[in-house]
Parts: sequence; C-alpha cells; structure tokens
Amino acid sequence: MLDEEMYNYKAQVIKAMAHPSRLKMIDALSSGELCVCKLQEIVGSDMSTVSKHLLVLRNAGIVTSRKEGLQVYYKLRVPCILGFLNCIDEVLHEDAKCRMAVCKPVASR
Amino acid sequence: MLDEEMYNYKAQVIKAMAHPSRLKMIDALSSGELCVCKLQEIVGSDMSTVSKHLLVLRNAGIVTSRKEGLQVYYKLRVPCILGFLNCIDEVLHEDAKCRMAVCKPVASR
DNA sequence: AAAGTATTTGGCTATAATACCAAATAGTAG
DNA sequence: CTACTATTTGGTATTATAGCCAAATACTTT
Repeated sequence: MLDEEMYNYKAQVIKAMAHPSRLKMIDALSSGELCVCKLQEIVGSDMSTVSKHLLVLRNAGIVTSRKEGLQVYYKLRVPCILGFLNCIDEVLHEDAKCRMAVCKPVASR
Repeated sequence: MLDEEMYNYKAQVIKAMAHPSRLKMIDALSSGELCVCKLQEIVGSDMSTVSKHLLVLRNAGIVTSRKEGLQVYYKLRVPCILGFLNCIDEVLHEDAKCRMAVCKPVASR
C-alpha cells in the first residue's frame, strides 16, 4: 500500500470516530452488541440520523452488523479502539493540568 | 464534567487527527520536534495550509509549539497518540482479511 | 394479504472544513 | 531603518458533514 493511500485510509477510520454520537455508540458497544433501537435510546437523535452514523462506522470497518428478525445488531469489530479512548482521556487530563498553569485551553477554537 | 460535554471534547480531539496531512505530521513528530518548514516539506501543501493544520492540532491539545528565532518548533504533547495509530493499523488489517473473504471494503462510501 | 414495527435510504438545508492566495506579523541581518 | 525569511491570519470558493422529514424496505403477526 502506498504511503499516501495509507494515511487516507487511516484518516477515514479516525474521522468515523470523530463525532460525539458515534463515540457514545462505540462506548456503549464496548460491553457487547446492541440493536439500533437501543443505540438510538442512548444517543437520543432521530432514528435515521443514528442509522447514518452507524453506516459511517460500518464503512470505516469499526463495527459489523447482523440482522435478527426485525432488529439489526451492531458490535465492535476491533476492540483496541477502546484503549485509544483512554489515550484521549489523557489528552484531556494533560489539558486540565495545563489550564491550571494558564496554558491554552482545548476548546479555544 | 458532564458526560455530554466529555464526548464533545473527545470528538474534538479525535477530529483534529482525522486528516491525512495531520496524521502524517503526527507520525513525523513521533521522533521529536520539527519546525514548520520541515513539516511543510513532509506534507507538501501550501505553507499557510500547514500552519492551519498545526493550529488545529494545537487547539486540540495534541501538540505544543515554541519559537526559536524565525522558526517555530512543534512537538507531540501526549505520546500515547502513537499507540492509537497502531490500533488503526489493526482496523485496516482486519479489513484486509475481510476483503479477502468478500466482505464490505473500508472505502465503500 | 394487511397492518405494524425496525431500519435504511433519498432529498434537502444548514453548517463546518479545506485549500489556496494575498497580506500581515515577528524576528534577523545588513 | 530596510530587506529578508518563517510563520500566521484573513478572505473566499469549493466540498463535505449533520440532521431532519418523508418514503422505501424488510420482517412479523394477524
């Protein structure tokens, strides 16, 4: 795989995670598979919106789905994603320390 | 911190990484700090574009910068980011296996 | 077959991200 | 102070993303 291409793929996977609702779903899925209806309950948006978020995650290779009767169940395909989220915690934590020392806040966009 | 708010912050940090050029810069910075001019050389876009990408990374708390003479040096603030990238490799790897078994490709957007 | 439920898809609008150019800023050297 | 270099900022056109509604699909139950 070309280097250039690899960065594009990786960015695509990461971008798929880069949304509060999708993160919330990933978190929820960390303890096992869930149906779309349950995920909707968790994130609280319109069903169609939730479905589109799930499509993004699936296209990125982060989740897989299976149908059972009327319901569709999604689950994480690559568990290491979760370890990553801990790292993000560390970024936020570093930032909290830094804010106390009067540095640049994370939200200063 | 509110749960809602936390997911927003995390998504912001992740979104900051979700771009091929920014990933490339993070990778380059894994072995130590670099000046903007060097980073531009690596990603190959316009200097102003590179500068704006670096601003995104800085605002997200992923890098810090220091000025030395005319040049500005950037470095990673939270090294665990790198471990995460290995996980993304795993996503791609899973996907490669899956493609051989005729599943959904990662790039099918 | 008809009605009902869970999910996906299409279409639209609003908002945000990206990339480039030109101009501004900050520091250095003559 | 002037010219020069590295970097940032402002402006703008283009493209991508998000969320909502309505309609379509897929299954189940009656």
